[in-house]
Amino acid sequence: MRANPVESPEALDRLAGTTLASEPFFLAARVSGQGSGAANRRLAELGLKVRHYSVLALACSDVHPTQRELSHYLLLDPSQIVALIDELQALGAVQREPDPRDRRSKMVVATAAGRALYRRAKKVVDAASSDSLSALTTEQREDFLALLRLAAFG
Amino acid sequence: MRANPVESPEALDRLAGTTLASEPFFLAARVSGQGSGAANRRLAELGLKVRHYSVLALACSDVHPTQRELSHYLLLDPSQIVALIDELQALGAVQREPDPRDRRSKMVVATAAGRALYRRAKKVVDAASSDSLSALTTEQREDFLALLRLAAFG
DNA sequence: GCATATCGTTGAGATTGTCAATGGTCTTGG
DNA sequence: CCAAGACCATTGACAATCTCAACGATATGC
Repeated sequence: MRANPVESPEALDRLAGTTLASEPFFLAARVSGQGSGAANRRLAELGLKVRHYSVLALACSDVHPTQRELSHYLLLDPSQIVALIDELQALGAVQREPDPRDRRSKMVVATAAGRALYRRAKKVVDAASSDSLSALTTEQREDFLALLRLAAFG
Repeated sequence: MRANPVESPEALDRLAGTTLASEPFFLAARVSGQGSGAANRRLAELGLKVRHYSVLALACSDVHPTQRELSHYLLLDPSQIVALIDELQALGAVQREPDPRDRRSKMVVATAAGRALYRRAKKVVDAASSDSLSALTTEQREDFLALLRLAAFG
């Protein structure tokens, strides 16, 4: 998630053949870092970061996630979810609603404004992912997504 | 990179079908987070983190990377590379050597002790990656690696 | 009912990320 | 050759993020 110093290609060529380049966790970190870096830069104009975007996306879904579920899903500490939701709530994008099944937990749901914001944000995020993956063909992207899903869950 | 709260599966099942689960950057972040989390936990017994491991791996290669190259490759700020190498140097694992081509930059090379440490570290990291990817067949892992490489560079 | 576990929240402390400034070195144009 | 500008490692300051312990409120199992 750096400021993108134009990524000098010489260094990459020299290093891309090392054994480290065969470690999935390292490659995943690079993909993730570049991807969310690009997404963050574009989301800045909406006053969001990928963290907010992720929460907003789930709040817009029909599953009405609990804060604890967001924590597990996004691999973030519950206290960070609190702060994130406070911010999104201050933007009028989401609300906390009581969970009918458990009065300890709160469901996070998007407001109409939140859903509108999400639609705009999704466009810039999709654009960012798209040119993060410009080296892959359409078919490769589908394979990649399927394998990522398998690796991410499962 | 959390403490691994046993990842309650119910939440994942409910949320894995949302549109967010189709965003490559999000999936990559999850894979990366889980993978380096697991690796970090195992590397702790060697007094290392994945950051150190990554630097050490490159220092053990035959490319003799420059600190600036490490910075580009690992997506870390140059100042963080300084700290990382200070620590590895304090462990006697790496050395800074003058770059014959450019006296401004310094090459980072592993010592014999550093290479021995790397071999031990690589075992635990490989074990961690292996069970991070336990949901993939051997063939799928190869495809996944190839696609990751393409996405990470390219 | 009681003991124990979970949920959201708060707060503190450590780690990491980001950025500006500096001295030393390279490179380029004149 | 020289001067201007760029690049490298380093330092230091600050912001963002992570990690953890504690708390009141609620749930669950005995």
